[in-house]
Amino acid sequence: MPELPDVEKHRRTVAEHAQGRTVERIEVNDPELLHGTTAQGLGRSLVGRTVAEPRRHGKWLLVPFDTDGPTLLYHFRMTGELVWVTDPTADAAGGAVTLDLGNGQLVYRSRRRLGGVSYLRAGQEPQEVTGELGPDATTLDREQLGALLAGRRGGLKSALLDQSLIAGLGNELVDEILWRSRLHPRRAAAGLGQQELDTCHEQLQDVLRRSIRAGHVPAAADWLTGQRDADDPRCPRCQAQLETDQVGGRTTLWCPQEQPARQA
DNA sequence: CCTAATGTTTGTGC
DNA sequence: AGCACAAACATTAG
Repeated sequence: MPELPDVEKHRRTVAEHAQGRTVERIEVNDPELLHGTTAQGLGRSLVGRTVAEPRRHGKWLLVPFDTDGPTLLYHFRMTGELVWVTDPTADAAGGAVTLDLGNGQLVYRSRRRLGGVSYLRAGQEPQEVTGELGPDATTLDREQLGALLAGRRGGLKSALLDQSLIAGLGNELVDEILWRSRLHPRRAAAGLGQQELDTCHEQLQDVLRRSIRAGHVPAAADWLTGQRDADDPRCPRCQAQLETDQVGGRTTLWCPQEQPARQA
C-alpha cells in the first residue's frame, strides 16, 4: 500500500542491493506496465549497464544507469511494489518487469496492474513522464509551505494532495497530518493562522519522519489511520466517534471534536 | 451482485 | 486559469 514512506523503502532496497551492480538480463512479463520502450528495447539499452544512485521525488522512484545513461522511473499507484529477490524460484514469478543483476533480481509488480515502469532516454527530462511536481514533501520548510498554501483558493486537504503543489503526500498521510494539527480537512488552504501553519508544518515533517523510519503508514497503533478499517472508528486521543466523508475525492477520516470546521 | 480501495489522469463545469 | 468533482483505469477483497 504505497505512500511516500513505501517508495522511500523501495529506494533503499535499490541503494542497498542493486546500486553498483550490472544488469545481466531483463525480463518483461507484463508489457502493459512498461512505458516508453519495448521489452526488446529495454534489454538492448540496459544489459551491460550499471545501476547508479536511486533518487525519489514524491511518489516517484528514479533509477539511473551509468553516469550518462537512461533512467527507469517507477510508479506504484495503489498496489505496486519493488522487491529484491535472491531466490528466483520463490518470488520472481508474478513480476511484471524484472532486472537480473546476477546476485539477485529487482522485481517490479503491481497486483491491480496500475502504475508501471517508464523508460527515460539519456538526457530526457523526468517531467515528461511525471508531469509537473511540486517540491518533495520531506524538503518543505515552513515558509515554502505557507507560500504554497497561501496561493490556493480551495480546500486544505485538496491542496496537500495535489502533487503539482507538493510532491509525495497521499490520502493517509494527509489525514494523519491534519488530525495531529487539529485542522479540519475542508478548511480553506489559504486561511490558516500563523500558529496553525507552524503546527501543520511541524506535524507534516514529524509524520513523514516517523513513517519513513517505520517504512509504512500508519507508523504506530495510536495513529488516526490505524482506525481506518475499524468497526467503530474512534479518535485515538479523545475517543470521539470519527467522521467519514469524501474530501478531495478521497475517503477522509477526522475527529469532529478536535478538528473544527472553522478557525477557533 | 455490488461497493470500495492507499493513486493518477482526463473530462466537465463553475 | 484554478479548482472541484466524477469517472476511468484493472483488479481484488469484503
